[in-house]
This record gives sequence, C-alpha cells and structure tokens, in this order.
Amino acid sequence: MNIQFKKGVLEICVLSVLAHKDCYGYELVAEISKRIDISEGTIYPLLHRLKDDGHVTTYLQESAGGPPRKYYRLTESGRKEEHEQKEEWTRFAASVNALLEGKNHAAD
Amino acid sequence: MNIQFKKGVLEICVLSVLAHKDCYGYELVAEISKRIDISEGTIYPLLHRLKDDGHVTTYLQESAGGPPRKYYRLTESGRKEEHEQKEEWTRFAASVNALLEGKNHAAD
DNA sequence: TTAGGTATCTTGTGATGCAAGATACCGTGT
DNA sequence: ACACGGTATCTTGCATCACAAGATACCTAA
Repeated sequence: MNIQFKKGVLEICVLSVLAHKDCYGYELVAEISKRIDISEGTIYPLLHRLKDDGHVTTYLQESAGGPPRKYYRLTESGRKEEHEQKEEWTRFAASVNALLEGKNHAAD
Repeated sequence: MNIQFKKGVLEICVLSVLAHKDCYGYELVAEISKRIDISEGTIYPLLHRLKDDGHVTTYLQESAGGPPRKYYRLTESGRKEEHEQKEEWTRFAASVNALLEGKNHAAD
C-alpha cells in the first residue's frame, strides 16, 4: 500500500472509529487494520496529537491479561472535527476521482 | 484543503493527465488546479522524480509569448505506473470510505 | 522603462507514517 | 523459578512529499 496515501487520512479514520465507541490504542490498530495497514508507531503519536488538540480525553481501565488500557473518548470538539474532516475527505476523494476519470472541468 | 491528503495523490493526478495528452509543467498546474490546489513548487520536483524514475520523457517547444515550454510525455513504464496507481488509489479510497461509514468488517 | 503574464527551477520548512526498539504486565509451560 | 509469548504503551530517528518564497528569464504592451 502506498504509504503517502495515508497521510492525514489515518487521523479521520481514528476519529471515525472513536465516534462509534471509546477505544484504547492497541484496539484502534486492530480495528483500522481490517481495512488499512497502520502500526503502533503511528497510532500513539497521533493519539497524543488529538489529545493535545483537545479532540479526545483519556481514562485508564484494567485489563484481564496485561497492563492497563488507556481508553480514548471523543470530546465535543472531536465530534465536530470528525464531521468536518469527513466532509473534507469526501470532497477531496470526489475531486481526485473526477480528475482520474478525465472529467476535468470544475463544474462536473 | 488538508495538505496531507494530497501526499502521493498528486503523482497519480499528474500521470493521469499526461495519459490523455502531453503537457508542460505550468499547464499541469492549471489543469489539476481546476480540481485540487497545487503549486509550482510542488509540480517541478514531482516531474523531475517521474523523469528520474523513467516514467516520462521531455522535449522542448517554443511558445508565443514567453520562454520555451518543456513538455512531458508518458513512457511505457509511465503508462503502466498510471494504471497500477489508479487501481491502488481506488482500492484505498474504498477502504477509507468503508471505515468512515462504520462498515468495519474486511469482507464488506 | 516598467509592469505583468508566462515559464522553469531551487531552498528551507513542516507534517506525518514507519521501523525498530524499550518497557512492563500477565498467564502458561517447563 | 524461569522463560516465553501475547497484550499494551511509548520514544527515537528516518524518509517522503507539499508548500511558501524567491531567483531567473522571456516576451508584449503601456
């Protein structure tokens, strides 16, 4: 898979999964990996950025067989961001598809 | 527009436009900008990369009111690359869309 | 001669994904 | 007791690529 395609897209993927349910980092990797390869070295810095930006809050929860899990929950700002980025992705993907199909007139 | 979304995508956009007709750099910026913002500082390094990789060849042609234009033409390798990257983009976009719609089971 | 449109190119900066590895918890098998 | 593997979080250094800003230069028209 082209690594460059993922730039910026993984963020909206994380926001979108979190919009459905709270997750911990390791779980997000598993969820998103069903569709798109993503590694732990990517998810943790991304989650820290989201927290710094106020789009998520965190809480710890014990797990059965392993260290405690840090769950991430969308804030109001995070939900707004998820909505906006989703729209932006949709517009962007439509533009690219139009270009690739040769429909190269802005009105199409 | 989210700059990160464009990473890697502008390359397939350029290949796709060149698949329809030979273009010079300035013209490519104008063509692609109908759909997606792209600047000259992006297109020239990108075109040099494509040339280094053997995906395009170039030829000079005089212009009426300005310096000569450097036209870019796809090579056989470039056409193959255009085809492969187009498929990869389509698969990628479909995966992202499925994720954003919550259809998060690889079989969907 | 000055200004602006056309056209190519380079430099430095910023964003972000990844590989690789460190750390640590826990249960199972030897 | 000990080692191992699965679970879980995190950091460091690297590579890629888009962009802003600017340099260069050609030509026409005011």
